[in-house]
Amino acid sequence: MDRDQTDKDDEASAHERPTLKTLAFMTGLGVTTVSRALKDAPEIGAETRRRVQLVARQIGYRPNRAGVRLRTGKTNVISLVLNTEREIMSFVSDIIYGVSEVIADTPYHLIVTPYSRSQDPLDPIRYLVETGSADGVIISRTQPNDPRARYMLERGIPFATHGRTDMGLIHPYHDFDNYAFAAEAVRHLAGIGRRRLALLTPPVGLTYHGHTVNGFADALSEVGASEVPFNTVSIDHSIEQIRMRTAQLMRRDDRPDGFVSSAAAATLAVVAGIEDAGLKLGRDVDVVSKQSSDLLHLFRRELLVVNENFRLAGSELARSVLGLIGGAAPGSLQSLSLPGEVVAYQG
Amino acid sequence: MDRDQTDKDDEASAHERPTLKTLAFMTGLGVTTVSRALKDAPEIGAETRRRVQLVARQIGYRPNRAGVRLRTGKTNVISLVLNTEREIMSFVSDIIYGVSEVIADTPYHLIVTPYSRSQDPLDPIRYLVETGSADGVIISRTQPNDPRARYMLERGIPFATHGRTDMGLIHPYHDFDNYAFAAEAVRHLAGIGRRRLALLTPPVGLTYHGHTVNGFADALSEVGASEVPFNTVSIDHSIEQIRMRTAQLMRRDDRPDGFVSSAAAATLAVVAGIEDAGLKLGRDVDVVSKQSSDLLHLFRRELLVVNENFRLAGSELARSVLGLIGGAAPGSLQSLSLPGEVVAYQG
DNA sequence: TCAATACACTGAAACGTTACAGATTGTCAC
DNA sequence: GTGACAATCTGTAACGTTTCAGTGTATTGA
Repeated sequence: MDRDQTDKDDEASAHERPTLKTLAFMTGLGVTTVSRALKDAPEIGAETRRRVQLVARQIGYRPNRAGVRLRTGKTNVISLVLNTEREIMSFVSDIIYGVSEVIADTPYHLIVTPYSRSQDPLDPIRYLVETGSADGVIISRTQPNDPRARYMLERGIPFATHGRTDMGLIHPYHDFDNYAFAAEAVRHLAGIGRRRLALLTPPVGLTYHGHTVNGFADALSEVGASEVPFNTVSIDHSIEQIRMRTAQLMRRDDRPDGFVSSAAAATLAVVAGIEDAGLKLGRDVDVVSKQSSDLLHLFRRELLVVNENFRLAGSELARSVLGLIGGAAPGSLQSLSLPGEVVAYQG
Repeated sequence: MDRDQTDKDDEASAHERPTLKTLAFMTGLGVTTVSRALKDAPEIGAETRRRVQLVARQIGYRPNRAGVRLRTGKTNVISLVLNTEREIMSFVSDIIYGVSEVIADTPYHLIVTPYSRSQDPLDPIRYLVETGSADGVIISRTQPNDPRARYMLERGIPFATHGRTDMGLIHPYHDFDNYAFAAEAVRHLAGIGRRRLALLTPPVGLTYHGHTVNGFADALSEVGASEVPFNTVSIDHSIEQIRMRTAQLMRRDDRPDGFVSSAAAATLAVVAGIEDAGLKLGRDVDVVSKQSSDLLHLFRRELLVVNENFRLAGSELARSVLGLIGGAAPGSLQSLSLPGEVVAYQG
């Protein structure tokens, strides 16, 4: 009959949020038992377990995140680390939704951790790790020798990268096969008679820059076409810069008759540059571009596109991180997404 | 000399994360004193305060979020609630960055709380409130009579809305003046001789639908132009649907000679529809469109654009929520962003 | 000299959870 | 009847923080 002691907060007052104590009081059990019953521990009787879970469901019990986090260190948080200046727009939106889809029926929350141009990309990672703010991290703009991946690997922080590294270390990743993309693009252009091709590359330094460049180069020699160097800009540059450089290039005698572009927004600039030079898409030059949403064909129907699904990337990355947290082998959490066909406009 | 008791974890072991206890041990003070010294409580001596803060800075002390949250209920989290299907892409990206900018040097984290088409928009809000997962909430797709705003207002949860409500209740918001946008668009079109105008509206049911429609209507009578109804689609519809409906409209005898469009992506579809009907932009019809990044002029230089800055919206919304949490009056946290001029392409 | 008072600091308790080390049964073999 | 053992359940402590109710000292006023 020691009830009078603890009743103070459980019995009275309209509707506080229920805790284990509330459940313990309602079921007549101890908090420990309740805690265990809720997580299906083996030393709890079958009927007790059911009873506790029933009551918990009825009154809408939700474990207090701060309590769990303080006691166990588990945050139930996945952090998506993004560059606030250079990230592709549709990428941000789609990857967030992709991640959300996967964590929707888990206890995980998604926090967005931004960093800006001026900062060391390692800064936000250090912050997350030092403050223990997340159980898992997703990073993009991955480099062949990526200090962030190395850092987290050293400290055993679960993470997944969008894009591969090349450090001889195994970690989860999701990547789009940009080698295949660039190669397919070149083959397609060669197939329609283009022989002098230029490549608007991904940002120099990122892993997929190398992949793209290699796919482009290998396919060039395969089909016997030649490259017109276009190294003054990458898709990271401003629309204006890309446009200006493209126009410059297209006014030369040795101008390309085909382009491969690694991003949709950059392609808009390339086309503008082409037209600035008085040339016509589809007649004087063809352009194959990646895109993540179906907009380029509205822009110019002569464009040739290859689709990259960022929402899928988000889902895969989230699945990987959760898998890793769950104890799966990092090597089993790597995925590569193959590009579809180069597709022309179909009215 | 009771040191030996507590030394166990503080003195030994390489580098655990420092806590108040660590600081207390290092300074020779009690945890209470340290806690207070760090938050500039008045009952702490000036020198002690400085000493504690110095040591804290030196060893990189960071308050444990779970500890604070458990004890005080303060989460230091702002939640951005987004619809995973209908939200405009650039909106998601820009608003996140806008919010990030503002909370960058505060202890706040940004969590993204998604909800999908099938769900009641109130669901995620209920979840946040019931689980006490955030100190402040930002919502978009605001309705004149918004159940989410009402719900949070009733419970005293700090929030800000992107877009206004119309319930006679005061709460923080940031809005773009869509009345002014639509009116300006109409005036501009009238100024270049367009007399029969169609409006591609925001989603029906959202507050800014009404604003836009009213601005459009009022300016029409002001300039003596007439409306060609175009109510079968809104910017929420698919690209294909908008395109098809636009083409349909433009093949009629009483087709409009001017369009006002409330979103850039939808404008691409409108233009495609116009061209499907064999008409030419700038000659047969002019289109004024909102955009949030400078892409439409690359698309068709004949387009007339008005810029809406979502990053600014994000910043303003974050500022409002933080202000409200800080105790400012809700009425002082409302802002309206005026549209700039209608701008034509300048090569 | 004494009380009152301001000042600077402190220990214990509490937030909700889980891990640890029992405690209380009942069953069974012998 | 006893000891061993499994099956269930329980209280206490701890995670890191802030709040409450003090505890000592100086300082002041009379």
